[in-house]
Amino acid sequence: MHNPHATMDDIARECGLSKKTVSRVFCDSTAVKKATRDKVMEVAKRLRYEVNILARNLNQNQSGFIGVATPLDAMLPGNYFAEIFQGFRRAIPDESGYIFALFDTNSESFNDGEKLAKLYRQRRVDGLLVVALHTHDRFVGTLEQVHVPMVIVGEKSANRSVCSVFCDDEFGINQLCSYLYSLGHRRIAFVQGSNEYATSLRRKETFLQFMKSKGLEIPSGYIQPGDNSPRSGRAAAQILLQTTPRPTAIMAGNDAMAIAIMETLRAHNVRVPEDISVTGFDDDTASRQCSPLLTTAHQPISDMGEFGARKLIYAINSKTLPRGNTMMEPSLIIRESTASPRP
Amino acid sequence: MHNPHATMDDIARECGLSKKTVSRVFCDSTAVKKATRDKVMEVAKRLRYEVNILARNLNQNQSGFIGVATPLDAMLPGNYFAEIFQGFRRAIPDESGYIFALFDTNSESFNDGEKLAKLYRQRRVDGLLVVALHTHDRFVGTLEQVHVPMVIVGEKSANRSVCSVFCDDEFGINQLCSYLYSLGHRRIAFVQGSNEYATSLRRKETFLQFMKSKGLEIPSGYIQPGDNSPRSGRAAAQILLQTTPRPTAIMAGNDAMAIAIMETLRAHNVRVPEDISVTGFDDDTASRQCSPLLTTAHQPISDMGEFGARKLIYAINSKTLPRGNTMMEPSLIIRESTASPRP
DNA sequence: TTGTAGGCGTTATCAG
DNA sequence: CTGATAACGCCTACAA
Repeated sequence: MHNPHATMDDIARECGLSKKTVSRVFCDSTAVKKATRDKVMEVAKRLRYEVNILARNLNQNQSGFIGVATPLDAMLPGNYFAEIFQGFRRAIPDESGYIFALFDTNSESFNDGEKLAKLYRQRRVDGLLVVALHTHDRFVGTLEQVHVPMVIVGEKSANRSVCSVFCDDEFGINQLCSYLYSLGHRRIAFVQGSNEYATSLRRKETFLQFMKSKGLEIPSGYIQPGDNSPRSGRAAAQILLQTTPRPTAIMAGNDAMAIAIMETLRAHNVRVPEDISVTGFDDDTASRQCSPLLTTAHQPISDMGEFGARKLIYAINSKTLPRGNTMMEPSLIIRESTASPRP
Repeated sequence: MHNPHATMDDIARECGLSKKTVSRVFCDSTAVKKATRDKVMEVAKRLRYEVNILARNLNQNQSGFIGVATPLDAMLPGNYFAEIFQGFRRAIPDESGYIFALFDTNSESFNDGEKLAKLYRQRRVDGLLVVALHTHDRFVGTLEQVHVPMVIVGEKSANRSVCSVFCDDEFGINQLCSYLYSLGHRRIAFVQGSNEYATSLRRKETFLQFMKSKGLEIPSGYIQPGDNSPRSGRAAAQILLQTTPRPTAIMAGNDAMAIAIMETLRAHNVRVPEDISVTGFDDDTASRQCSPLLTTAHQPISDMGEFGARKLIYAINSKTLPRGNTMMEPSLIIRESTASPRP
């Protein structure tokens, strides 16, 4: 369908040089006479030559690809993945020569890790960045045995020896709780994120512990299930509106649900924050654009991505496995959606 | 850092067979005696052998990667890319053996196409799916010369000979316009999408033509700039609220802006659709979750993705270049955000 | 500064 | 059905 790609042989022949000299030019390594180099470059340009990465990779036993594994359905829409990925790209920019390959951990038979392990054994990827690990994912165990350089971003790995970078959920939730408490709230409801992420559970647990530590009761119906989607936020809000006693504050496991909750409340003529305060978690872009602006916990998402990717690249380059669990601290962002409860 | 991967040689030696026979087993092609095959498989399993894709690819001169090029900053957040990508995956599932590699066309020096062309010449990708082509992107021209198998999804390619799959914007806008017109609207404002996409301009142009064809005036200020973001929708709404005469309907170039417009109107105690009707474009998931539900034009986004990806794969397999421009028809989705204007 | 020989792990060709 | 030999295009080691 088109001229076969030119090879080093073609250039060498054309220049009356050996293959190796041409090779040297493109590794821009060891010394080559300037005249020779120029000539090679000129011919290369004319022939539209590019190094055949396939051959180079075979020779060097590396693929030049970094695998990014995540449940695509849940992660692609919204901002979370986009921000993490921005972080990845800061750590591994185009100039690095690495390319990102996208894998869907939701895909059938992916979560046992066998497929990802295979990708590594096949040398399709040099390392793996795992985003938003599912609690039911089995692959961490599998992958560990394969010794894939791997970093989990956004979730704490159950297995200590697997490298992960995540956010201190407990700290964030405690900050939000304390803030609401200091405003005078005592009847606080909680809308939980998806059961599929350990993070969601940790946030809820922390909330429960806080309430307990303050000796506060949690009326039945105050803990609502959810799945991080606006839809589930709306559903929870509908129920909470009819719960007696009505809560004076609602904490949501993430911003998307919090925003949906605010909209639902407003649609029922319940004012935020005058009648009910609402908080989120993540500090998603949307939390800075909704009305009222959302009080939330800022998660340094893209920094987590960047840090994780740096660890991975470092490990790959040094032919070691990435190590250590890094917890990044969220910060309380007070905006307009919270106020003291009405007397 | 770990045992070197086993190779076919290892297996051949262990089995007392030749490399080629082992190879045959893994190509599951030509006949191999069952006993031989079983033995090979058993040893392979024991040695945790996986075919070295690097070597296979070199031999077959293919990378097994499909490049997906898109302006990541704009496309990753939200639903549009996610839906297109779903379509890609329907056409090119995991079982196909292909993997998606992600490229950012926003990245410096990417939009002239040189970098993408290079990726192909380097054989890092076997083909390219381009999502959301920028008007300022120069790369189509460059890539055409390289004879990269390439399909543009979501935008009409300026160059006829480049394959593209896109939505019939004119049809969609005309449907929306006609519907509003039939409801009795005469003072219709338009909030334009980002200048960076030809689609946005085409939608606006179609609107202008419709108005002209009906002999309707367009008061100054009725055409508002925007960039597809909620933020720009809000800004436009603020201005339109103060424009006299006030429009009875506002058409937005996409759903995200339309939803932001509705929220802004409501925040100013202007009811939708009683006081002002609002329409979107795309039929994004959000348009089915906002309140009131948004009247819009449904774009078969994931189908566009699937169709485009099928064309690409077919071309790659048949060693041809994908051809033809396919226009998919949007459909009018009437929901709650539109009504007859008040007398 | 340049060239030669050999290997990376797979597959194709053509015998046997 | 199986095997020897040569390719794929690059790079490293060692000479010259």
